[in-house]
Amino acid sequence: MIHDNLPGHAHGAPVGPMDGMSDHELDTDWVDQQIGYRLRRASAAMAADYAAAAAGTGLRPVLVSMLSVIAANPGVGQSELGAALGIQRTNVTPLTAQLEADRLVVRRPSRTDGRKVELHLTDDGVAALAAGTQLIADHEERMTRHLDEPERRRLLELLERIGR
Amino acid sequence: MIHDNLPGHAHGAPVGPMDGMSDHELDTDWVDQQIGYRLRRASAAMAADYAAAAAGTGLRPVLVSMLSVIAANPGVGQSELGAALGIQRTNVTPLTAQLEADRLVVRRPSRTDGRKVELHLTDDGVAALAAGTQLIADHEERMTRHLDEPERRRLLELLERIGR
DNA sequence: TATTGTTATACTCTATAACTATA
DNA sequence: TATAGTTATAGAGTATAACAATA
Repeated sequence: MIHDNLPGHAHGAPVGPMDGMSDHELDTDWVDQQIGYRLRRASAAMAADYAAAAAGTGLRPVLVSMLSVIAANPGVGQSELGAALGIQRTNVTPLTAQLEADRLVVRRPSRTDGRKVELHLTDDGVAALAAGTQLIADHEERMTRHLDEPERRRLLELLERIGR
Repeated sequence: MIHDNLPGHAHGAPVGPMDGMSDHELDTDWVDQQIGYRLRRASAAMAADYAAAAAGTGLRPVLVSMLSVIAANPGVGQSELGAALGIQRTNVTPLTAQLEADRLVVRRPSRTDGRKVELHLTDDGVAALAAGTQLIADHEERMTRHLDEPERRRLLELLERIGR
């Protein structure tokens, strides 16, 4: 009886609309129970908050994450960097070019491998990373202000276990 | 001492690389501790898995979610629908147009409000929703197979509390 | 042959501004 | 004046294919 599982055909204990969202009185029970949907919504809310806080700085999340990995791994190559952050090589290229154009990163040809360029932060890059780190710390604090520290860690742990 | 909080300057108990991700040996401790980063990675992993499963069907997640809300709320308007799902009116228009072009939804002018169009599923729309529901159920099961049911509910609950 | 980096390209998602028609 | 829907457009994010240089 496949239709028992369909949206609009409530069955079992009705969970009701999730606390605090009026949604103009619409029934959204089905999507509200999906991890994928909730992930997208939460991720979008995070992105909007960060964008508002970082407006005008040019410090997009992906750029700050790249700066942080380069800082922790001086001389890292673009492919390595991309693999670590889940960004394809082909997309790392223009991102790195922007960091270089903004004088936050220098690209140095490797002496041991002629194909590779090694990435390092400039002094401006270190300063930009400090600014980005503060932006993100404040942003994370705002968005998780209704979670205590164990809950925050629990959320991180559960997110790590998605899909593996 | 602001630099104490900077990536590349480990402090406190080192958490180490998260279990199971080799990352080519790179240090990514800083981003690994961020909710925003983990949300983006988890959301991307979910999107990739669903896209592979739904390839060729045209049943994008946003379209299935729209079908589900229309099914549960027959006659819903486009603005209401968008508000319920976090999609702007301006972006609902082309999505609805596609559902209509695919004969999954009909748009009927409201008799009580000349500005409004009321959305209803066609028989094909009901069938497409059934197919999409199954795709998403299987997809959610795959991606959360390492979580038990209490953990799954706990994750949903924590995600709801982000940013509010 | 495989890997690093590049270019070109395209599609999705999201956002703003400006418009219409109705209320 | 506010709301429902539309059009046009632009920016990010992400994807594939094809290529050059090097290993």
